Amino acid sequence: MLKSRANIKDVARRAGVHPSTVSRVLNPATRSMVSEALAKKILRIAEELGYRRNPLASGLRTRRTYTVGVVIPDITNPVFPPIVRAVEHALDEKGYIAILADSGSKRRSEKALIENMKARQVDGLILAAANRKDHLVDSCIDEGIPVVLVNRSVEQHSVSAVINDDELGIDLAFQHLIDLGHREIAYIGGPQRASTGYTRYRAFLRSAKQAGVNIDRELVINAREFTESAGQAAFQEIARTGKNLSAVLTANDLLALGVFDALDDLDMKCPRDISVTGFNDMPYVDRFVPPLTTVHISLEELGVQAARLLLEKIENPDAPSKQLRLEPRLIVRGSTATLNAAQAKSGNRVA
Amino acid sequence: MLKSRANIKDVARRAGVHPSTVSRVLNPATRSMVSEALAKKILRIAEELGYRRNPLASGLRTRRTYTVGVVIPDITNPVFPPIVRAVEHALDEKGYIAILADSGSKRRSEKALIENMKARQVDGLILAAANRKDHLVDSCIDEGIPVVLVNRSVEQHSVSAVINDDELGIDLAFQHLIDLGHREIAYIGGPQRASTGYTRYRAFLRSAKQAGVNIDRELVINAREFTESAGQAAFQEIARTGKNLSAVLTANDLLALGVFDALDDLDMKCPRDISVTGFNDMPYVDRFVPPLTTVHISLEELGVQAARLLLEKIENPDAPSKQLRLEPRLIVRGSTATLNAAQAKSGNRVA
DNA sequence: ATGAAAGCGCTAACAG
DNA sequence: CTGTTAGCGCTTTCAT
Repeated sequence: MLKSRANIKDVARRAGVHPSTVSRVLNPATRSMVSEALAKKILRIAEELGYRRNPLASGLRTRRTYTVGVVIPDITNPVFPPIVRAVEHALDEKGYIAILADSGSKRRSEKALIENMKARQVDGLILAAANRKDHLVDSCIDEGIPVVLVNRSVEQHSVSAVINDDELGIDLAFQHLIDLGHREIAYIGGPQRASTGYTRYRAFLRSAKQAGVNIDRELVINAREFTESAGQAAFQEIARTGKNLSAVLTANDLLALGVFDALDDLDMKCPRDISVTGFNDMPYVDRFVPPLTTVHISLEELGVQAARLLLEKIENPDAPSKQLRLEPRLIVRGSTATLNAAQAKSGNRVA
Repeated sequence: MLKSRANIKDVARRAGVHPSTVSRVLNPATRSMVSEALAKKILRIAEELGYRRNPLASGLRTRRTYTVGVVIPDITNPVFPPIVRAVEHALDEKGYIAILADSGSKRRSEKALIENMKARQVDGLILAAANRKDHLVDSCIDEGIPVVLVNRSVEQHSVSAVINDDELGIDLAFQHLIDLGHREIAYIGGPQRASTGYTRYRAFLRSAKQAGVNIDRELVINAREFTESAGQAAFQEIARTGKNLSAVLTANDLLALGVFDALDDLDMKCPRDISVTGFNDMPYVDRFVPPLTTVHISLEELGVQAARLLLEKIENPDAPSKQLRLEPRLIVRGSTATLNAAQAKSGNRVA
């Protein structure tokens, strides 16, 4: 095995100059300090020797590693890959690289993960798994390390984030159900510790109130997780009440999928017996049986903007934090239908 | 903003010892060199000061960064997230962290990505995007950097890899179609530059031969990419031949999805008019219309084993490379059905 | 068992 | 414009 790689000293020796001169040439910001002829020569030699800068060494010196940590709750949830990809590409364009960590939704390991990333001197963090009150986020802010939240935000206002207009999203879905004639509407939300879970829940209540629709509180459940099985369990619980309902609005596509499962178990058909809406428009929900009516958000945009905000923050740590709120839109597919005569007349008990 | 973090010198000063002593204590391998009492004291002080080792600095010295590069073609392809997650968790257990890069299937950037990772002194590489002949892989091997391939392998035999038994997988799918009575079977494969594309194609031909089934070569197409749109285009091309067929075996679930799309366009129904099989059993294919009959492979196992192999290789670079071949199994769902009378009698021209 | 000294590869302040 | 010097934080001989 040959000597691993040419370093700055090798280049300097070969060019008959001091290492620092080479360093200056190799760094675009300081290149102009060196005479053009010499710079060219050094560049050529560096090229010949296959020189690559060692970011560990330069990072040790400059405290800039061109590395950012990306923490997501579960890469296996189809919402996240497009976000991750967009983040990564945006970072790549600026010479940054992403350390990815899937926290597995476990709080404990998340702390360790972030610690690890900080130890590795990441220049900033993109967090997709933040809680509404999050001391992990707080501690990052306190330490002055640039942080951007995606998808979820925190209550504390001074942290950069790019999120969706959840109120609007829920309202769109709700109005759609109303327009189809539904009045007995159930809601399955997500964990209240997440801003998304909380905001969507509040938004649902508000939409109902504004529309003058009375919501039976027994038909409103906030699941503990944004997962299919949690959605399934929630709908089963709703079914057990024996109450009438003709539609269920969910705060997340996976929850909606869970409702599909529960409907299957109960031998009910969507949308014939129950209309269902989701949230996120995650990949492939258009292919499900039935195709899911849902609130579309631009996952790519979420990722791109998060990366952009973070890079800004890294360049200029003292600039004020920014919150971006992306506008969602409703995508109507096959899982919602007009309230039919049978449902309206006889009531539609789910038990 | 306070001084960022205690370093070894701070701990040493506080403990009234030399930094090297602290270093010895903090490193499990050298801890025994220090008297137990002193070690305990130093540990306590380190704890108090919130000391974290700076992996950049130690990596610079030891040439071990506890970082591995993971390159995948497209994180947005549902096959990869479970692999990535498994890799990442397995690495995490041993204190390693993953740098993730999505090569976007673009060869050019892939080279740059790997260069970047090498420059960052990764301890090893997990590659899911290798070509059958891959000078990128070759060059890594030449440089002596530990590499493990997942899912795809290369022709050169001396590189560690964990892949699937593609021959078996294809044969399972083929036999299934035969058992259902199909004889006019089309094949849509993947790019031949990928080992998966190549092996599955050869396997299809072999299975047909062994079964004594004559395959019309016009019904055999290898798509340029493992994508939905490539699958759609391929089936359209097959349809244009006007030949009879009752089933299509695809080398990948996304290709199968594309066939679904094409069937839609042609107003044909799966499985009524055409049976379709996929490969990979990627997440959610059980929910499609119709649920896809496909060859299941354990994505998690692929990831776990790849990480294990890489770690082994990092610990012991001179150990011989290992190839692991995981056994797939067939999952029969709704996209395949027995050849029906109508198809058998009249022929089933797709045009 | 502990300390001293050197150096991983790079950059930045200071000279000249 | 270029060279000198020092040091980022850590580990690892080599002494003692």
